[in-house]
Amino acid sequence: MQIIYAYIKILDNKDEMTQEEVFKKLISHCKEYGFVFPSSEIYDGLSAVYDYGQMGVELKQNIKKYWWDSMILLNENIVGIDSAIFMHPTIWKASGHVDAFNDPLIDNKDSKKRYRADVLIEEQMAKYDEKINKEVEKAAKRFGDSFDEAMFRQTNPRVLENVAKRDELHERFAKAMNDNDLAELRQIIVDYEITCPISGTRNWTDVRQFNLMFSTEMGSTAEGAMKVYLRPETAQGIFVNYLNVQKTGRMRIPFGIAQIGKAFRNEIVARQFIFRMREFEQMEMQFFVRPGEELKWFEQWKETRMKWHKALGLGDHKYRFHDHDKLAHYANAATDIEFEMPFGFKEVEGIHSRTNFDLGSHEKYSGKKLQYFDPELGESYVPYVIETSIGVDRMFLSIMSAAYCEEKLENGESRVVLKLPAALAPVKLAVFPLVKKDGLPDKAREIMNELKFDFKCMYDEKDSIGKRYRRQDAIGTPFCITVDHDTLVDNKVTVRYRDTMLQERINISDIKNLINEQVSFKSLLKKIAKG
RNA sequence: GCGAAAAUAGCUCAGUUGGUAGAGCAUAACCUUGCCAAGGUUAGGGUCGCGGGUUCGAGUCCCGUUUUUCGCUCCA
Repeated sequence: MQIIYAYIKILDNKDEMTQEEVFKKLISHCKEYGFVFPSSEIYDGLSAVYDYGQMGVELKQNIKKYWWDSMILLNENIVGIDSAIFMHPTIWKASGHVDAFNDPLIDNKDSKKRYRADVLIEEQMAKYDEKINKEVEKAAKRFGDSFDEAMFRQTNPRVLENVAKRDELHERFAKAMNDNDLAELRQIIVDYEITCPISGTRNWTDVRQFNLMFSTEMGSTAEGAMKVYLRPETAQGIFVNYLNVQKTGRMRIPFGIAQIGKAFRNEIVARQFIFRMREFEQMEMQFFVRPGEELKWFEQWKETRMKWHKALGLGDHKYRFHDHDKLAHYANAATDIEFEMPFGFKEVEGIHSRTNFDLGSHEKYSGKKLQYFDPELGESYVPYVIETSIGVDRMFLSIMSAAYCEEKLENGESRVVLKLPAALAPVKLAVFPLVKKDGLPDKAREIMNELKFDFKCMYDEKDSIGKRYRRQDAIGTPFCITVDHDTLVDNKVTVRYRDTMLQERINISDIKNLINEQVSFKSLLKKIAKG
């Protein structure tokens, strides 16, 4: 490279900041430069919901394109779909989401322990039973008759009182659960003086429904309305369409279906900026394989997915696998790909061997056969599934936190620069006239008008050239092109590189190729393509 | 959900025992300059998160509430 002009050396990163400070600065930076805004900010915001701004949306779309292309372009046997967010309510029964996440919870304020309200009440009923049984059994023993007979002719007021209390409790509890009456559940706990097993106190919070799924009503009238859920994962949209895709796409096992879309979870605690949001976006691929071969494919997808992450060059040491010890109800193997965020290693992607749980369950609930006829084996079976599931927003956060850095420069200044992978950068190229006179702006516009068909470009003529470079550093633009007086004569411009701050003089006609080489997804995809 | 802290301009923050809302940076215009946050002149931008209360008077004191961060808790 022919380096021209004096350039400023980058001395080092400012490393004195704590991770917490870095995270705070990153959040401010995201807001200040139009990456991420709090949702509904002028109305004080909405908890754990965020909007992507003019820069954020570009970065996010590039992340999605990188993932999509790595699935769809590189694999003949993977195709995409886009399923609806609304799905038949029974799907969530089949998937296990309705049963697994519908508990009334209550906290004891003294022990700070959380209990299932229904379990507490059931335990109380068991205590009454215990007391009653003790007395009745004594009576039965004394008179030498059966438990039922002894119960039938009970006159002991203590027993009768307990029986009455138990029956009343039983009735109230059944009604409250049936009506889903949370206030009544709490009242029961208060009325029957149920105490916390740990603190022994009755200092209870309200009972809250812990339901992970958001619900709404479909149909306009109250009588005709059907309760539907906003999907808590995109995977089920793939499972219920698997046979449609297999048949119409002439897919043969093993094959995969990919999908990118929004999912919704009503988290009790949603925190850490865009890491855990109530509305988020997933990129999921379900890979359908022969029974018995799932663990082989599980290993393969672990490796493939890790390559995809590392190809971005954010630093291999920032990734690690975290294998699950406790497996979910549907899985027989599971691992997370974790990334070192400013608040520690956190899950970005999950790779699960989901067995035939989902398809098998949908067969049961729908009554439809979801089997695949394997021509090589000459038999039918419900395929096993390997899932790769990655959060777009978490990916976004991991890239931003790895890219954000403050550098000290030789001249005593410092700069904030987003070292985004060039292919993902929101703006690929900025074009500046060195001065805004002598026809330089016209020339710069002319160059930009040629390049805008290929890259997201930005034009800037305001303030000094150094300031304009720094502005682009702050949003992660990998290349700046400067038009000077010589350009009008020799048709050459200065290219300035974001990460090194080095400058090079090249022909206008070479700009497109130079940039294209570095910002296209091809170079990234080549790193992860097989063979 | 519990506990702690915080909230003042786009960002970072000052704001005295309670007495007319400030700075730096950023943004916009003009002049000057021209390869790494240059200088000058000027302008826009805030019912001090929101709602009550105390007071002649509240950014400041009290209560409630919302949002955010941290620690617990939770997270198939």
